[in-house]
Amino acid sequence: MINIKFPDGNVKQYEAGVTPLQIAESISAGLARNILAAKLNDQEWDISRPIQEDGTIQFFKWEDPEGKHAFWHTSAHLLAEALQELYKGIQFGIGPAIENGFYYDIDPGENTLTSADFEKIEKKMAELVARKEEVVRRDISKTDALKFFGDGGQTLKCELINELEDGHITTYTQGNFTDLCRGPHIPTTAPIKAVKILSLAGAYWRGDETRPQLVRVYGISFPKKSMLDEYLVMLEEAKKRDHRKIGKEMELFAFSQNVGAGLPLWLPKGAALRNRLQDFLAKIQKKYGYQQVVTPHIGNKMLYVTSGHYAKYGKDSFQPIHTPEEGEEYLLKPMNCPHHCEIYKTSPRSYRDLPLRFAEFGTVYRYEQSGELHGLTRVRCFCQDDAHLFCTPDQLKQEFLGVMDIISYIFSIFGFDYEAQISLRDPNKPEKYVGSDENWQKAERAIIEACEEKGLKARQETGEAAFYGPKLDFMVKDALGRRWQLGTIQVDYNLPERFGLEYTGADNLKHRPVMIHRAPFGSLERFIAVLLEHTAGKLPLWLVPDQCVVLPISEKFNEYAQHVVDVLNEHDVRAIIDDRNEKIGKKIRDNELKRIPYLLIVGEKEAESEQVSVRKQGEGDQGSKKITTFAADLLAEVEAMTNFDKR
RNA sequence: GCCUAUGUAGCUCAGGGGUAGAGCACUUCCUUGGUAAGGAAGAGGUCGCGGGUUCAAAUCCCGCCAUCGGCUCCA
Repeated sequence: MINIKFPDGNVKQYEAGVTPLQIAESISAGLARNILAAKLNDQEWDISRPIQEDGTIQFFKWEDPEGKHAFWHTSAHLLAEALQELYKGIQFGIGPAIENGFYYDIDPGENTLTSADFEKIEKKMAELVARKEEVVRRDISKTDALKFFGDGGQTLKCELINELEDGHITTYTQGNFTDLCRGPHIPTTAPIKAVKILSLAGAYWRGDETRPQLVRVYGISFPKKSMLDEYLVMLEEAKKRDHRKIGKEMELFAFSQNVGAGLPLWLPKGAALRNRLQDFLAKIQKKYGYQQVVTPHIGNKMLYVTSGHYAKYGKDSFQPIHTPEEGEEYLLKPMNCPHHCEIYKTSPRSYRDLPLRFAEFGTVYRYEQSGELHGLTRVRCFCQDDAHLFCTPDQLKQEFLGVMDIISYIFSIFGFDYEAQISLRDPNKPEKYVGSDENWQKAERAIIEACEEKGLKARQETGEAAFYGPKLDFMVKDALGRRWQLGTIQVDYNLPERFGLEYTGADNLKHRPVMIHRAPFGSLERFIAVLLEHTAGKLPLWLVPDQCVVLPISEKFNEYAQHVVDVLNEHDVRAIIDDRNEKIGKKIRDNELKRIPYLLIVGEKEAESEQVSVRKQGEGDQGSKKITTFAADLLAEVEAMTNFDKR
C-alpha cells in the first residue's frame, strides 16, 4: 500500500500501481469525469499513469491551465496523427500546447499545405477521435528511440533524441502514431470533441533562423462543440478591438506608403490624445522631481560608438547621414540615453545635486525588420516617455522604487492587468553584453531586491536584458492576448562608465553615478495601441477626443446647438456638433457608434431654458440640465479621474 | 529578413481575359422630427506599383511595394 496526500492535507492509502484517475474515482464520479491532468510531488503526471510510491497529488480540470495544457498537448498529437495519415513523407518537429490551443511544426516534404486543407484535417481528426484511441506512455532506451524514429525517417526527432539523456526518454502512442514526448497527456483522444485548425505559419526549426523553416500548423480544441463556437465568437470580437481598425475609425492615426512603412502619421484627434497623455505624465513626473529636457533627433555617430550601440546595432539601423563636410556622420537617434548623458556632463556634479532626473518625450528611430512591423505596437519611429535618473549607489534603490510607484499608479489609472518580468542577461552569451560581471551582478540584485521590497511578483527571464543592463519590464496583453512590453525600468552601471560620468562626493573624491533608464508608457505609440484594444476605443472621458456631441432635434435648432458648443468649448469641454439633416434617432445611433461619451440633445424645450438633454454613451437618457451645470459636472468627473494628489 | 495569405470607391466587401459593382459614408433635394437606421437623386475607382503574355489584362505570368497571421529580431 502507498500513502497519497491530498492538497488539503488529507492522506489516504491505495494499492501501489493506482492511477490518479482511479484515485479520483474513489473520491467522486464527478471528479473522475472532469480531471485531465495531475501532478505527483510537483511532477506532471498522466492521470492514467500508475503510482508506485507515496506522494502528494494534485488534480487538474479544464478550468486549470494544467488541465487545458494536457488536453491541447494530446490534441497536438492528434493533429500529427491526422497529418501522418493524410500526407506521405511528412516529418515532425515539435508540437506543444500553447496559451490558446496548440501547434505542430512539420516538414511537409513533397506535400503542400494550404488553408484549403484545414477542413480535411479537421475531418480526419474527428474521424480519429471517433476511434477513441488510448494514449499510451512508454519508456524507451535512447538506442531504441533512435532506431524507431530513424527507421520512420524522422530525422528531426532523432536530433532531439540525441540531446536527451538515456533512461529519461518516453514516447506516447495513440493508434498508429508514436511521438517522442515527455507528456503529460489525457488517457484517450475521445474527449476532443471540437477541433479547429486556425492558421499556418513558417517557423524556424528550433527557433534558429539559420536552420530550415518548417510549417507550423496552429489549432485549438475543446471538450464541447459549444465551447469552440464561443471561442470563435470571442476571436471575432477581439478583431473588432484591433487598434488599427479603431484608430482608423476614430481618425487617430494613419500610415502612408509614400511616407514609409512603420512611420505613423498622427491625425489631429490622435495628436491631441498624445498631448493629453504627455501632459498627464509630465504632471506626475514634476511631483517626483523630474526636469524636462529636449534633445535633437540626430547625433554624431561617435556618440553611439561611445555608448556601444553602434557596435551592437549599427549595421541594422537606419544608416548614417552624411553631411556635405567630408567624413561627418550622424545617426537618427535610436534612443535618448547618450544625449542625456551629455546633458549630465554639461557641468561638474556634486553628490548634493543628485539624484538628477532628466525626462524627455523623445522621438527615436529604429530600423525594425519589415516583417516585424505591426500597427502602432511595432514601428520605426516612436516617442518614448523617456527619463534618465542619475544617482549615487546609495540612492539607487530609493529611486528605483519611486519609478515603480509611478508605473503602478499609471497602470492603475488605466486599469491594465500587467505582468512584471525581470529581464536578466544570459551568462552563457557574454558577447551580447557590455560591462563588468560585478556591475551586472549589482544591477540585477538591485532589481530583484526592489521587487521583493514592493511585493511585486515578477518572473525572471534570462537573456532578455538590454545589452548594457538588466530590466524590469511591464507587459500588457492586447485584444488577442499577445504580450507587449510597455513600461520598463533599467539599471545601468555601464553607460556612466563609458561616458565617464562623475560626481564629487562628500569625501571630495570623484565617484561614478548609477543610471536608471525608465519609460512608464514605453512608447506613446504602443501604449495608445494597447489602450485602444483594452477599451475597445471607449476611451476614458479625460482622454477621449470628443467628450460630447450636440444633436439638434431639427435644423431649426442648429443655431442653439452651435451656441451650446461655443459655451462648452469656452469651459474647456471638448464638444462638437452634428447638424446633419437627419432624424434624432439616426444621429443618436451614429454618435453612439462613434463612441462619444455624452450626447446632448437640444430642441425647443432646451433652447428656451439654456439647457441640454444629456444622454450617456451606452446608458441612455440622463435628463436635462443647464449647459453650465453639464460643463461643471463633466469637468468634475475628469478631475476625479486624474487627480494625482488625491490618490 | 524568412514562411503563408491578401491588396477593387472614404469604409466593409462581391466580381473576374472584352473597358467596373453592392451596402454604408459623402453631396443635393424632399422631409423638420424628442432618445439606436425617413425618402429620392447624385457624385466618387488608372482595380497597390512596374514589367510581360495577348487583338484585348483589374482578371493570366514575373518582379517590387504595402498589409494580415506567424517565425526570427526588438537599444
